[in-house]
Amino acid sequence: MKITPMKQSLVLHFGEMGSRWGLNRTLGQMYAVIVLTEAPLNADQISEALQISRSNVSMGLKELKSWNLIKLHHVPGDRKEYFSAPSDIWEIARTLVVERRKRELDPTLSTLRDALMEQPSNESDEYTQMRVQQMHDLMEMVTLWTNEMQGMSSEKLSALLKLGEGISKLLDVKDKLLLR
Amino acid sequence: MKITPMKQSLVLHFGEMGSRWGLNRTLGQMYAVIVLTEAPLNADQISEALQISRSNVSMGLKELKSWNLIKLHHVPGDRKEYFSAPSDIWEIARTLVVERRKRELDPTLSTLRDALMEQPSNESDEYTQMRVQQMHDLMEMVTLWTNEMQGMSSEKLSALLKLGEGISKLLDVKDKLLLR
DNA sequence: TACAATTTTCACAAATTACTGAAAATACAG
DNA sequence: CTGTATTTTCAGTAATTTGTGAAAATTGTA
Repeated sequence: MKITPMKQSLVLHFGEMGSRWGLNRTLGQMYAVIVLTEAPLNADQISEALQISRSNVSMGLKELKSWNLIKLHHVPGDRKEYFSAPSDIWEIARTLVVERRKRELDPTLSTLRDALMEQPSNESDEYTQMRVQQMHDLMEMVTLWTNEMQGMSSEKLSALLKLGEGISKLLDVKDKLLLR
Repeated sequence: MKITPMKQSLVLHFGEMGSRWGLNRTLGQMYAVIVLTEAPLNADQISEALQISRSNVSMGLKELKSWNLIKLHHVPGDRKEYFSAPSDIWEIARTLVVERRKRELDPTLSTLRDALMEQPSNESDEYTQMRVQQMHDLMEMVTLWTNEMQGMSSEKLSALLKLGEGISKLLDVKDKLLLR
């Protein structure tokens, strides 16, 4: 499968960014080509488009599956598997946020909780625990938010983000206007 | 500088997480020990606490500076430089969000804009551009939000996060009640 | 300015992570 | 069940990233 120059340059960029996004170069490229292509692709097509080995594609797909980022298709009369990305970009964003939270926050939250259970043996540990508590509380709030995000429709999510600076004003008047 | 077992295990954990957070192991460990210690530390203390070379500490500090994550102190009569983290955990969070955005979103936003300027040469590129537009719009909204975050006090930020599920309700009544 | 303390840089080494081809496993049509 | 298409696994290698010590640069004091 050949790829247009426009797609090519986007794919290269997403490859470079991939590593900054907790994925890696190949994964970034793979997801880019899948997201930017309308028709579902099979592993051989991806392998050819990105000039990487078939086995590398297989491993990459496995990881994209673990991120819940791809949909699986079957074409009648064809034994190959085809992959596509959700057509709703908000769904992709939601998934990304949740999966990153799982990987970046959840394990830490658990470690922080463990540290809070311990008995501080001296003053220095008391300070440490205080900071741990602060981090814990903050991360827990973020977790609540990402959970909230999961339940929101794309429309609502979009409306929320569009608020932009409005969110600050909205917060100011919140107490006056609602929620008892 | 020796380190208590509690701090030790936290430092090790943050080291492991560091790589998932766009930093790396050493940077994660370094920042952990700085955040969890009340008194500002000098490079030698960090080097000893983490059992890493002095030069590695120097490079790590350089990077933490580029993230705006540390404050610099001077102790009278001592030529060494001392480092600490902001005492307000929300300030740390704000900084992290903004710096990650700079690294993870800004370059992509610019690439997406470039792609949107191009003339699609065929149907496939038209689809690609449509997706690029969606991604661009989403990322731009996120950027607006992170900017908004920068201007918010820690109290306000905390209130916003505490909203949790309330945010959804708040959005529902917003249209009815205010902000024309 | 000279000197010692401290920090930074950088070439190389060590460690980690990613990629490949070959072989094994799986899926499925006849 | 057999044979073939397809996918997955995995050991070895390649590429990348990270860490070190020695040397250079910088800082501040006398």
